[in-house]
Amino acid sequence: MEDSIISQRKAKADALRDRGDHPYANDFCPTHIAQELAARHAEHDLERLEALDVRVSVGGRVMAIRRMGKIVFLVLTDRSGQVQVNLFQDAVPQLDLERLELLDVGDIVGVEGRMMRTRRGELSVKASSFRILTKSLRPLPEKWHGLTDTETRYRQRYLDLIVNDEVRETFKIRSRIVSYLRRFFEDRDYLEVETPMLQPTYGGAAAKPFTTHHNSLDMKLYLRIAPELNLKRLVVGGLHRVFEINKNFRNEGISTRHNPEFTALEWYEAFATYEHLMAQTEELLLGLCEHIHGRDHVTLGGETLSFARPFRRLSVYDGLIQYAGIAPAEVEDHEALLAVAQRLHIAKAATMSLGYLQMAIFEATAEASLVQPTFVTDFPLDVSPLSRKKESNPRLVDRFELYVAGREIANGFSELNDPIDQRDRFSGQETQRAHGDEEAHPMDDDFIRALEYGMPPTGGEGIGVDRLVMLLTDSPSIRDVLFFPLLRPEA
RNA sequence: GGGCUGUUAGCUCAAUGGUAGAGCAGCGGACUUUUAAUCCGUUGGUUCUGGGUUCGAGUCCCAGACGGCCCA
Repeated sequence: MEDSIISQRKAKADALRDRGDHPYANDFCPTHIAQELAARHAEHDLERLEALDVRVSVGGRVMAIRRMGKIVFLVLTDRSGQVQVNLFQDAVPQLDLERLELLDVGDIVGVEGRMMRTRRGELSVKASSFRILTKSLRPLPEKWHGLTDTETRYRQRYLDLIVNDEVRETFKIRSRIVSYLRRFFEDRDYLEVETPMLQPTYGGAAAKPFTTHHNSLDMKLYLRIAPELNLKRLVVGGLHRVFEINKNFRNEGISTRHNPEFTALEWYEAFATYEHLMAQTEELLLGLCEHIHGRDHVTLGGETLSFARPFRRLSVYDGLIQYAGIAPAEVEDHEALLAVAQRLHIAKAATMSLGYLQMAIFEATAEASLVQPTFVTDFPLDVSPLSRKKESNPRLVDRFELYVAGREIANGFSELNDPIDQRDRFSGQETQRAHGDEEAHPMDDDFIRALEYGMPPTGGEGIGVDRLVMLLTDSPSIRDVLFFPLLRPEA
């Protein structure tokens, strides 16, 4: 049997039709939004508003109905906020009043009237006419406790957005963040580009890809795990400053920090080094934090994070010494590190090369302590197949990752532009793959061909936009900053 | 993948192994300045699914589905 509330509301929609009202009308045009009215009349008292005789029309969703006999108060929300609507029996045509009988919380309505203030001071629209523009058939969650069930909130995000103000606010901030990022690079003469999601081969990161199939070409395709190689092709092509803000797809588990599709910002600047990138990253994040919050710090889970420059710097080796308690003399000692890794119960430690061991130990011991923004620098060569070797130590590369609140936020390096070296690195990755590393980087002959034409010295960096939004909105889970996080199908 | 934990009315939540309930929403009524309006009356259930134990299961046991947190 159909839910009785839904059938009651369908009957109300039919009753509207019987009256000649369209229950899904599309011929109403609001002149104002709630925020404008609140701002424009903030200083106007009851008498002043009466003297001004301001005529307005507003449209939005009814969030509360308070029937008081011959007065009905509505709380109406539009895209900007809330405004109260007062329907006085002697000020509204009888036909419009009859529509009130068919009104439910959740309906979209259109109201024309004049601005007024109640005795208690509530700025309101005193209705002169009233229409139901869209009949809502399903009841909204309770007005006081709202919708808290996380599963329903993610599966029915529209409902979450209707009733939870702070969710709406988080996504508005997300939009402002992305807009800021775009403006930051545009202001610095970068070109925004889009490169393929569907690729015959994938690369630019260490991750397992999604695969799909193109029917008419009968061809296996991968969803990209990163745009890196294509963006560097563009740098070869003479687009010396490019950035892209777009989705990446990685075929991995789901957690509070991982969603299989996520948004990344990547940018490449010719004639820049990783040192330049670190300074630029500080500038970007400080500016962003100030733009969003009006100060140089944020609160995350009760902890204060400061984006004041300069950020701390910590080399991987110093991190191993400080946080893993490894003796300076043993930082490159494979056997000693293997023993440490095994003590830390790091999986597959026995099959790891030196650099992988170093990073696994670093992640297990240092990462969680890197709360304030910290550039981790000087990565091992073998975990960095796309980065330029350090001239002072060819076992390391000119690369950094930025950690904030124990999470990796950004990854940048001076790009490897020596095609011979790049081919050797890819070959090494192929060997890793043969030894069972499913995340090893595949060979990309065309990318090497591009480098053979000559890529200018270049610095490139990527930032996880979702994680950045989490930081700036104090969101504990990535699902809180994605409109539609991936979930298993409903039962 | 492992551990812990949750799923009861549209929503938020109760209910020693013994008649499934409250608030809000809904429905009927009163009320011309309400603000979670108030007051009176009232409808509403596959207790996530499937087994089992028991005279009797929302509750105990087993399996499964879908979440959440932590770990890998």
